[in-house]
Order: sequence, then structure tokens, then C-alpha cells
Amino acid sequence: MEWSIQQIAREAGTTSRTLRHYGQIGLLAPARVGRNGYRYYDQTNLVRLQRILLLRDLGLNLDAIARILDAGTPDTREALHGHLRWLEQERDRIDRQIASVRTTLRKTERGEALMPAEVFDGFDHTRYKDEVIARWGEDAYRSGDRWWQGLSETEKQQFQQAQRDIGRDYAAAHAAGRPADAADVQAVTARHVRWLGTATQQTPSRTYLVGLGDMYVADPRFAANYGEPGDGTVEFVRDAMRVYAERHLTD
Amino acid sequence: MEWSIQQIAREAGTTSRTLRHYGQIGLLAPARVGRNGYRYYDQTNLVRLQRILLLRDLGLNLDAIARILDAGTPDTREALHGHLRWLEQERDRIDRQIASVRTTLRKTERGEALMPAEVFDGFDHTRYKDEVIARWGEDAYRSGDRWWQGLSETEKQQFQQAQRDIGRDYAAAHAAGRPADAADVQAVTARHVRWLGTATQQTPSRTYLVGLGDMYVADPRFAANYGEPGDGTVEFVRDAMRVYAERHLTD
DNA sequence: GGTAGAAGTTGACGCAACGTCAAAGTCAAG
DNA sequence: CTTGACTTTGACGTTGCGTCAACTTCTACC
Repeated sequence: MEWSIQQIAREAGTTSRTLRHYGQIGLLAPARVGRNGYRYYDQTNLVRLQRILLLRDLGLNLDAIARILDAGTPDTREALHGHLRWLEQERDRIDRQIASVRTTLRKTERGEALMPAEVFDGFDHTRYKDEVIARWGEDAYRSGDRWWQGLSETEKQQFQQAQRDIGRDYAAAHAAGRPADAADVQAVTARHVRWLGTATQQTPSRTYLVGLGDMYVADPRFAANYGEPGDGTVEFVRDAMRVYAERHLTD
Repeated sequence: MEWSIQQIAREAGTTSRTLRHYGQIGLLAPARVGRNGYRYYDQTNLVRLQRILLLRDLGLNLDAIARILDAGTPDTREALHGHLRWLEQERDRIDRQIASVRTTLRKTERGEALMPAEVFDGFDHTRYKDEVIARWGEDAYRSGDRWWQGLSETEKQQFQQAQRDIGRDYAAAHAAGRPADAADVQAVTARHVRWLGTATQQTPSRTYLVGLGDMYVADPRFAANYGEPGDGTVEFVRDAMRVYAERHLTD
């Protein structure tokens, strides 16, 4: 059982040009090439092609895909778990983009200014560029949270005051040795979440809050807002956020 | 107040090359170009650049960004709405992928047989939904055995159970050294053919059954359903199918 | 005023992953 | 034998810049 290039392309939902490209770069060679030069593909090719398309959809580039497929998957379960984690991360990223676009939409519809003049004041994320990229990838660096854009000066100051208060309370609780799931700590987190809700104009989802906690830990810009550097307060905050998310939020 | 290209780039967290590129494509012209050829940017440029970077982070391409920025607010809303719809669609697709990978994981952990297209569902088919649906009626099984789509979960499980039984019986007969044309083996094949008939809603033709046998051998996904890999069971099944086809079926 | 070094300029090529002609050969049907 | 669908191999186009290269200009310091 073998198929022509068009048949296999239709079957897999791609184009013949793509298949020729994959042949050219040695990613997927046809099972047989006729004397007329025609490419013929078999079942094995189809399976490999679909794995290629799967991995491509996961965002991997063809080079990486070739390495994965040819290295022989050591453990299917492991690989699938990896896919899953990647997919969930991807969904979270898209969720954040959706939230961001919604915020932008609301503001443009209300006729509010999209961008204040001193947008770059304060948060100079370029200083930590390398670290952020190393831990989160170029994308995270470029798309990082910029919800605070578009606020008035007064609003900004209020937010900053509230943020400082919350950060101070977290630091105090952590210094006092309180556990992250204690009621008083969770009360701080509740204020924190309300603060976030006001900032982003909507209640954060569970995965968003958890992801944000991880970002706090990963990103020194955020770490600077919570406790002294290296005293473990950021991790403490992350844990408290995770607890809160699992107790009170859904997706 | 005006800045050099590097200063603006650092401030906005991008590169001078990017700014030159934006100048070249007419997306962001510097406020002034010195007699020395140097580009100088002012406050207005900065605001526009910031809007550009924001929209870029939202995933829009530079062409779209130029149209939005140069057209004014109504188009902005329209574009953002469009982009929002796109993002939501993207998230749905990823959700389906996640469900698909989870299913795959569950089944591999239980050692159940994988239904190939189910594994890949959400990857290509949904995107080309119309095309796939259009050609779904015409030749379902020649296109790769996806008869089981549209069945209820219970029905699917029944089919899988039946398939496992048949596979087990084949493997046992082969292990016992029975010939493919023996009566007891042919009895298994008869069940097999009935199973196929139910699945495809029609009695298989002779050439179809023979071709399917060859496909079993060629395709590791099917081989996995019959005996241990490499123990010759698949070939045994193919032979039994061929015998049955030649004895009982026509085209 | 000389000089080093940082920063600026304009090309021009490179990259990923194909899309999109173009010119020409092949196949299946009527 | 013609027609039309399908295939082949080039080869250039696309997006959003990165990355030299070769050269000029600005700034700082001796």
C-alpha cells in the first residue's frame, strides 16, 4: 500500500511542497522513488509524517524534530509528558495574551489612553534581559506583564503603594515563620489577588495565578518587590499563591 | 528632547537594527535625520514605538500594525476583535491537543491499543475540517481506517475488547504452530471479518481484505495489536486473511 | 590636535519553513 | 491522441529582523 505525494499530503493535512521540503532536508524520505522520479510513500512514512506534524505543532523546529525522531524516543511516556507540559505552558501563554488583548480592547472602547507617556519608567526590564531570557525564553521577555501601562500617575502610585504594603506583609509573615497556607498569609494573598484583579481588570484564573507565581520567582524584577533578595520571600509568595489558586480559583 | 537610535532602543528594550528596519518599511520614521545621517527620535516616536511593540507582542504582524496605527481607533477595535477571536480559536485547538495527549497517555499506561487518528485529532483534521468532512463519506476505509470515529465511548470499548480477543486468539494459534488455513484459525478470521464488517458497516471485499492484511504487516500501529513485535503473528494474520478472502469473498 | 573606541551609517547576505511561479515530463481517461 | 490532472526540479519571494562588512562620525582623553 503506497500513496502518491498528493494523496499523502491530503491525508496528513499538509502540502506536497512541504513533503518535498522534508525530503530535501532529509527529514522524511519517501519509501520509494519511481524511475519517473515520482515519490511514493507508505504507512511508515505516514506515521513518521504525523509525528513530525505533531511536533511541529508543538512549536519545535524541524532540526529539533529530526533529532528527536532519529534519536529514537527513549520512553514514550516521558516524551508525552513533556509534550503535555509544553502544551499547558503554551495554553497559559495564550490565556495571558487573551487577557492582555481584552484589557486593551476595554480601554480603547472606553476611549482611554492606550499608552501613557512615561511608559518605560520604573520597570527597566532590559537590565535583566539575559536572565529572563535564559529562564523563560525570548518570548517571555518580550511579552512579559505590562498591564500597568495605560494607568494614570495617581493610579500608578496607588497601585505601587498597595503593592508595597502587600509585599511588606508577605515578608513579615515569612520572617515570622508562618506557613504559606496559614489563614493570615492567605488573607494577604486574597488582597494580592484583588489587587491583581484590579490591575488586569478581571479575576485571574487558576493557571494564570500559578504561572504568575513561578514568574515572580524566575524574574528578578518581581523578586525585587517581595522581601530582600535571596531571603526566600519570593518562593514563599509563590507557594501562598499556589495554595490560594488551588483553593479558590478555576480556569 | 530627542534621543539617538541606541538610546531609544535600550529604552524600549529592542535593538537599533529593529528601529532601522521599522524606518525602512515606513513603520516608524525618526523625527529628524542629521546631516551626518544619524537618526534622532523624539517623544512622539517613543509613544508610537511603544504601541508598535505592544501590538507586536499581541502577535500582530508589522503590516497589520501599520494599518492599525495609521487608520485610527475604529480599525483598531476591529483588528483587536479579530485577533481575539483568532487567539481563542488557538486556545481551543491547544485544549483539544491537551485532551488528545492525555488520552494517549492514559491508554499507553494501561497498555490499550491506540486509535491512530484519535491520537492526532486536533492537530491537522480540525484545521482542515471542511475538507476532511467533505471527503469523509466517499472512501472511509481506503483513506486509512477511521471507521471508529463517531462511535460512542462504550461502543469503542466494545470494539477494542473484541479486537483484543481476536488478536489474542490469533497469537495463541500462531504460538501453537497451527497453519493459517486450519479450520480453527479460519474460525478466528471469520470473527475478525465480522468484526470488520460491523466496523465498516459493510462486508469487506476480497481485495480489501487482502490489502488490509498487507497493511497490518506494513504498519507498526496495527502490528502492535497482534502478538508480540517481531514474533511473526502479524504475518500469520495476513496469511489467514488471504486464505479467508480467497475462499469466501469476491470483489 | 592626535588618537582610540564607541556609536553611527548603508548595503548585503542569512535564517526558517515553506509559498509560489515556471518549464517540462508523466499518467489516466475518453 | 488529446486533455487535464499530477509530478518533477529549480529558483525566487516572504517575515522580521540578526549578523557581518566597510566606512564615517562623535566623544573622551592625552
